Amino acid sequence: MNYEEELKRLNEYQREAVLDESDACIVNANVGSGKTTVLISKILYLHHAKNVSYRNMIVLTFTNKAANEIKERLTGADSGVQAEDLEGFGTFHSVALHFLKNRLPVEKMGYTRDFLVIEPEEELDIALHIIQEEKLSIKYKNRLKKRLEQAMAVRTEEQMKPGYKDDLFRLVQLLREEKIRQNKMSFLDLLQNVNDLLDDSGTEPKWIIIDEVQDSDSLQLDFIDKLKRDGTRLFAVGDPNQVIYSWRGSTLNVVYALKHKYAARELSLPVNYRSSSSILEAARCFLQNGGSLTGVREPGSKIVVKNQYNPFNEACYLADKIQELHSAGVPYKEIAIFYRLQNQSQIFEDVFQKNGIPYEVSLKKTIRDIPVLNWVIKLLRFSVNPNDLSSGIYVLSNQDYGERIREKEAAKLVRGQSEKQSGLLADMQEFAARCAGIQSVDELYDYFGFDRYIKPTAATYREDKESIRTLLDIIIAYGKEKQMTFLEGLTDFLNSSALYGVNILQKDISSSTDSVKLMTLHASKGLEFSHVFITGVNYGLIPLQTKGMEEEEEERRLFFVGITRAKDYLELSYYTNPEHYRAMAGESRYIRMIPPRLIRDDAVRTTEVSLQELKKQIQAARAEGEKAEAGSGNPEAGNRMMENQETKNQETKNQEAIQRENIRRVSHKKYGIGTVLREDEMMIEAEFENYGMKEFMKAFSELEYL
DNA sequence: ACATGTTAAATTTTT
DNA sequence: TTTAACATGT
Repeated sequence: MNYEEELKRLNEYQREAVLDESDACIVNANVGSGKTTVLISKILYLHHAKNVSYRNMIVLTFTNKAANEIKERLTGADSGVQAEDLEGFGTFHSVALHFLKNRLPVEKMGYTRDFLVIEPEEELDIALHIIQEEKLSIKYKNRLKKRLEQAMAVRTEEQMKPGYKDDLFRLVQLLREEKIRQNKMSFLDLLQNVNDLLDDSGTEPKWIIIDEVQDSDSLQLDFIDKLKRDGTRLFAVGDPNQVIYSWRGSTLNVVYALKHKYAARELSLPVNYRSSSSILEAARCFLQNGGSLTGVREPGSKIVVKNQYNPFNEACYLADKIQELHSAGVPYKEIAIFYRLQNQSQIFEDVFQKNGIPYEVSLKKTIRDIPVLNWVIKLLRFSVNPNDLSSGIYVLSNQDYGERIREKEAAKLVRGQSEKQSGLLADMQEFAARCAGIQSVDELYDYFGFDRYIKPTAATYREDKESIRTLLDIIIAYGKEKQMTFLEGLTDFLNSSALYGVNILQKDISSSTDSVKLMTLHASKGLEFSHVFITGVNYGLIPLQTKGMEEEEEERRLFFVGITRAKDYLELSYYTNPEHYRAMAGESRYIRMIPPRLIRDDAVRTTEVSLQELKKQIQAARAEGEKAEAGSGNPEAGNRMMENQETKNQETKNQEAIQRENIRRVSHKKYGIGTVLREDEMMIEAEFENYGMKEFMKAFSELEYL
């Protein structure tokens, strides 16, 4: 086929990697050096020139996206490829799953072949259930997911970090047993189990090929080791300069470790085709693992560094800038904005929405991230299965939705030990008997009368209602598609992991739609854009305040990943007023690490953005917030009523003074009531009783005149 | 049951 | 800096 043509298009380094004959080979692939191209060419070369069947290859990636890309490019280049030839191609987890389902004796571990794979959320549910049944004492339940994750990776209690004194380790053991009883495996179990069972299997792949090896954790390295027999050859591609997930457990120095373990030959791909040479030169300042990074492109435009007053100002500026770029012919989809923390996206979303700029945010939200749907799911779970007591208690004792009763009372009610009545409980308990006739969303909605259980005053009221309807719609459609009765369909939906795959928000980022992309630096890995804006390059934010040396190095690699996404234009910005407790005013030292000759320093234009306009918008936002709070009662008002006689007298005296001298008074959320000392267009200075003199910027302070 | 003081933690995310 | 769980006191 055309693999020979493909070979001709490669540069000398790439060709050397493809033609390499050694038993084990690690390719140090720099950013933008054609890593995937080499991988595909290698596979085609092995198949066509070396007669290695696809079935004798195991090709491992970390994400489904990468796996799909490889499979697509392969079928595109070689029309003879059959789907079943590629069973050994996929993510670590999916290949592990394939082995467990088809080749390994899972019965030895107490599983049957039709075991289910569960999402972390479902595992958490099982854990919560066990805590309740066994009356375990677990501290910091709100952080249970994270704590479990850490504890699960460990096999004996001694290895566990000295944490809180509670039953966490017992929970881990009970959870393990319970999962076997329910015939379910978590993502972690897939790898752990496959590693335990692989010893006695007869699988012997001829080649193991790995993409992005630098991200491997110890379980994944173990998996590779178990798969690799004497006759198996190894080809791995990765970049030590792009390790940004070591906090998630990926081993540092994977390349080094593999090289020594398998006496691997080390090659490198030094040529970057992506970025202009200015951008590459800046990127070089952040390289830590040696290696030469060479470019082939022209210098291009200088890197722009901008000082912005605050995130809101920046969002306004970017909105203008993007419109300007767009009318100059740059498609929206070639523009990306990166930031360090997820919640930094909000302000851009708000402003872009208002300015009609199409955008997409890379944010993974599941049903459970929407509080009302989380509640509805538990409600349905209990309705379908009245033995699921923990769900029932949750539904009744939730403080935002439902009847909002106390947890202890709810527990009594659910167990039938209370004389009190609950309409919602009765509806749930009678559901199985009375639901048969339900056909439509409306009927299901009305059965429970959801309107009664959402606070009409809540800011999210309309949204909540809509979310519930969307979910019910999906459920009804699901049952119909599967040609099940309503109850069967609902039960199946609740039990299937399809539940968590359902993306109500449809926020999946796609490269094809023409919109500006907003994402964290982490999410930017593997992508490229013509214009990249990295925002909030402040002291304390990029790099994020870190504990040790290793973390700092990872932050540096993260910044490296960020800047190397840019093809033609890179802009860095930092805030004077970052509005985040970790971030401090002033530029990050990373900006100072870039040679000044590469930088075009743009002066701030803060005053150009109309402060009046800002003020108006902030007031509008605040008014909206207050509307939402109204009705739920204002706790501050209550506090003020409680104040003793003395302060009341003081109050009236002050009132008189105000009338005499025309003094203006203001109220502040935190500082209480104060007297205005000085005031001009922009600033306001006030004195507060217990806090002394404070100065505010009018546009941003949440002051109210009295 | 409620009120107040103390303490730890907060980030990045794929399967 | 802010939040919420835990801890202790009435």
